[in-house]
Amino acid sequence: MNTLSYTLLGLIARQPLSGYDLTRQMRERMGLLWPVSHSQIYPELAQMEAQGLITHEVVEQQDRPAKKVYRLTVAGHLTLEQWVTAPTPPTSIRDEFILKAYSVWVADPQEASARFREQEAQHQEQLAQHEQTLARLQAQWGDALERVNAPLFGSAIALHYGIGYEQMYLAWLRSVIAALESKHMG
Amino acid sequence: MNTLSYTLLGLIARQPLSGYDLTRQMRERMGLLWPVSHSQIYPELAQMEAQGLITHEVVEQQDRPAKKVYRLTVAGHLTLEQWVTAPTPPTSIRDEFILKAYSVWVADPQEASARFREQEAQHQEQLAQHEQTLARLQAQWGDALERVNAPLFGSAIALHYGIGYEQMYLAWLRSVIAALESKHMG
DNA sequence: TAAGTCATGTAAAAAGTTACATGATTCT
DNA sequence: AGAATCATGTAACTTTTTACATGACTTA
Repeated sequence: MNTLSYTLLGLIARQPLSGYDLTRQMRERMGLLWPVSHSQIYPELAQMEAQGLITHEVVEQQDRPAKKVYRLTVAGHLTLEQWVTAPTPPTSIRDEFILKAYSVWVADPQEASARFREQEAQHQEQLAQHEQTLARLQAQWGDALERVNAPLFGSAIALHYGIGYEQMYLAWLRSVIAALESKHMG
Repeated sequence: MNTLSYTLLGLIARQPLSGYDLTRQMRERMGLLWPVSHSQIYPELAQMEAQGLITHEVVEQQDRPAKKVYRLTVAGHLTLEQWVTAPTPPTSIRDEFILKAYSVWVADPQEASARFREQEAQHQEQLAQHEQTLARLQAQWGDALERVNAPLFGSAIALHYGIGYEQMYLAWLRSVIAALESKHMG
């Protein structure tokens, strides 16, 4: 059992999904959180099924190829629950750009600040997207987002994290840009 | 060339270091940013030397075992500079705890909030440590931290990021704790 | 003398990325 | 007819983690 398999359990717990659906959801919803490609997903699903955490049923479709739809077993649900309520060791940041920032002193400040501005644009874009997604959820569900036992609660708090993260990142980028640009001018 | 090798270049650029020194610095300074173990460092150094980015000199010591001290070549310095000033693609968050938060709805809210409080303690601790490190640097170096061409500038902005990150994380944890605890009571 | 730090490596396994591969169906 | 989407896999490679391995010297 690794983090990927728990993530897949978490998605399947919300609704039965095929490998293809999971690939799409991992890209669209979890892309920023835990990116994976389908080549990792299919073998993982086979292994999880062998462990009795999920089962699949082949669903024929008239207009598309047949698909394997996975759902959780009782053991799968318990495993997910245990993972969620188990202590989590400290995580590392592993952000290549922060690593570059640590060595930014070797570079020309003007070139560096151009890269910071690039990042600013990326994070601004990401922030706007998160805010839009949250607004959409709030418009559609309102107070239902606060029901701690509903999947939407998880979606909402993850989105809140994403928004806080992007805001923090932007504030930091801007403070560094100010420092870089005041210095190479003065 | 991978992220690890650039990180090592970034450390050696500040001062000549042995594999052991690098292991220690990676653990102590970069531990939160880019964790690695010595088993990854030694082969990487050999490869970087074969590529002409670094050279080593064996330094005998009277009281300890001899060590190989690495320093950058001109090519190594250029490579580092190019990496720093190259565009950085968007990074993912890859934080297991946020992944758990996404599935927190399957868990008992009280158990969940206990885990959130655990994280709160961890991040509080980390924040305090960063703040202390920054205060120490500021006390010792003052305005020198703003010289964009000095290594300390890199250290300072990385620390500022760390502090902003931990503050953001704490604020988020507390908001979720409030939601979890108001709900399972009301 | 035993534990701890300094010092440097190799081996094996797990996780993640990129490329290869196939085939049905739909839309333009 | 060709491109795009749906659907599922395998293979090769890189990166990361964990375990194995050795030896000098220091401190309690």
